[in-house]
Amino acid sequence: MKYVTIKDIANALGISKSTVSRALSSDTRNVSERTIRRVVEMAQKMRYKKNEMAVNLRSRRAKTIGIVVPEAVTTFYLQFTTAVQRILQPQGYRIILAISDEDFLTERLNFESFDNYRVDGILISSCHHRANLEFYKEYVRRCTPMVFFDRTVADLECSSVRSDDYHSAFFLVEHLIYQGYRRILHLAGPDYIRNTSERLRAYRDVLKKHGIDYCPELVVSAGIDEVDGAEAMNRVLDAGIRCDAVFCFTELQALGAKKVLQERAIHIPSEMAIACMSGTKLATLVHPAITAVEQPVEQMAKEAVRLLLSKIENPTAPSETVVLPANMVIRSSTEK
Amino acid sequence: MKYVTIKDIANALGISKSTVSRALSSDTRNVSERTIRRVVEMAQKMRYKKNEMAVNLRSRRAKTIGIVVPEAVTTFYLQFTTAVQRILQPQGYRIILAISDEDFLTERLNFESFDNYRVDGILISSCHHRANLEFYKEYVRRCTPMVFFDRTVADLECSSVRSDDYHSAFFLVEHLIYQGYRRILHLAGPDYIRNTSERLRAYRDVLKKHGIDYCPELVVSAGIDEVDGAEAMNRVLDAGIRCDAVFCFTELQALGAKKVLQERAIHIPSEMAIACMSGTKLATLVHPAITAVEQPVEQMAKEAVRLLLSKIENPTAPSETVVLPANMVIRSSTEK
DNA sequence: GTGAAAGCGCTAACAC
DNA sequence: GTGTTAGCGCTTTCAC
Repeated sequence: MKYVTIKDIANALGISKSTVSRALSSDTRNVSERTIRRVVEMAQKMRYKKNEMAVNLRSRRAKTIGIVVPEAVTTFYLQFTTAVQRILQPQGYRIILAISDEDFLTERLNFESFDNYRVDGILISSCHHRANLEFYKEYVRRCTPMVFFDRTVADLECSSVRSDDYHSAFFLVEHLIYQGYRRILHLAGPDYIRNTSERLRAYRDVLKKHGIDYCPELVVSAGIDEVDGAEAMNRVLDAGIRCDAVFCFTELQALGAKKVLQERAIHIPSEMAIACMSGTKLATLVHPAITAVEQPVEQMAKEAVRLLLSKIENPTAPSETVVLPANMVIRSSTEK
Repeated sequence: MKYVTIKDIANALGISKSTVSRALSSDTRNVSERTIRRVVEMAQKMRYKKNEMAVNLRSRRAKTIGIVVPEAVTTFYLQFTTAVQRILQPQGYRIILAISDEDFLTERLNFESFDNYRVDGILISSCHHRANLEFYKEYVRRCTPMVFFDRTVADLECSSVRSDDYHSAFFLVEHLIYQGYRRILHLAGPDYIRNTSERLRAYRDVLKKHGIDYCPELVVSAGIDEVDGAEAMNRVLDAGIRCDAVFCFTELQALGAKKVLQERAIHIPSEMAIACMSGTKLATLVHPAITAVEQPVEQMAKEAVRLLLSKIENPTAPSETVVLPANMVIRSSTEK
């Protein structure tokens, strides 16, 4: 487990450390061809591996990007991470991942840990749109290269990428209306996520546009995952609240709702339609009649990386906010 | 973006670096209470953050664990990663994640990158059970602390954790038989994954046990994800091969198969039953009649961490192979 | 073309 | 209790 160092190579060859170092970075102008060959061969023979910790310390760059994600229930953030890695790996960056588990204290610790590690930059999707606001402001002030994605934070002067929640939601709800549904239940997300309010706003605006009265009892706070969605759906049905379509905040909610409807022998999509905002392509796999709007994961990753790299290059550059149109593809649908 | 160092603190206080260092690690026996207080206060005031790169170089421990996973399509590996993080984070470890995308060259690069980083240990789920065999043997010989999980590798003297594919598959296929199904189609996994053969072996043994003839046409290689499963299912049906149940290698395959059956108006579970090995809980959400055996993710993570930590502590300790029973829970089922 | 020396930020002997 | 020194493994001036 003892690793070979350039010093070992230097000793073996009877030359100096610096020459070895130069040879290994193939600094052709300052080292003779012959020396380079000898060094490289010896390095191979001795199974030398450059210690990146040392390189990083010296260059004061970790060549590492930290990604902070709020949850690991859906594949959305994994897909995002994969996409980021595909772009950044060829450029020599490593990815550190931290999962906050929807807990803003964990999120804060994760973030601090990354900073202590002197990562070059941080991509973060926040688990709460306000809780760590002051905390982040401090980092923004100190020009830590960071970019928020997906779950962004309001009132923060920082680069961010998100998809256009408002228009996506608008599109989706309107689609239900065009199909003939009128009493649309909205399983809303938690208050602490910013996207929740955007989608709710769209929901209300669609109703207004089509002259449908807004019924408060048709908007219920329904958490984020499958169990939450199922519970909410049951609650609504038990309360005898009448509705003919469901617009869900997440696809997991949609799954939960679907399960409940099936258990209660309510047919989708004839008696009830389900539509949801989809982080991944999961939702429509689940039931062909669930209408969904997809998140543009790949593009989001691409933009986030672009913004981050520009911040890394110039930490004091002005921030930029990118709002991506969601993929307005009705993956599958059935008329009422 | 210039970080404060202990030297800065030392200068500000007119004391030496070492005292600062000692004070910050609250070495009460060698520093006076007063000094500690002064140092800590100053550190806070100056917003000092310990540079972990430097600490790591000095201690020659990165306090980092690398995780190499083959894919990011399902949530299984994310769940695993989350579980590992939950255990290791409190112990001061960071997690680096690398996704191989089912490519053994990428996998190799990822692995090497981790080694260059001098991570303390590596958890790996291999994308191919043979391709990198010699490569890994080299690392095993050099006593690099590593543990294989889920997709383990044969003929390698290295600690590993996997679930009991054979018995899980046996259980699942037998369950179908007890329900009255006889012509069971097996959507098999790719040859390059070791688990594939284990499950196929179980499949054949179950048939033998129940005196059912083995029909080669009922075993088709069906890749790994949803599209693969759908294609295979279509191929089988188009070929007019008769079957009354499907035993899938992955839940994504099951999703694909289910979709095809639905499109062709074949009713599940009356005309056809689907059973699959499930990495996550996704499958049964998809259709209540899909029978699944769950992977014990949490336990797998726990065991993998245990084995890895023991290797880190004593790299020359003998290897250990842990085979976990899968959760033999029929999450939901319907009689034929 | 090569070597000697300094230093990235930190800790741990070893003095006093 | 505190300071001095050396060194983790590497790169990069600066001499020659």
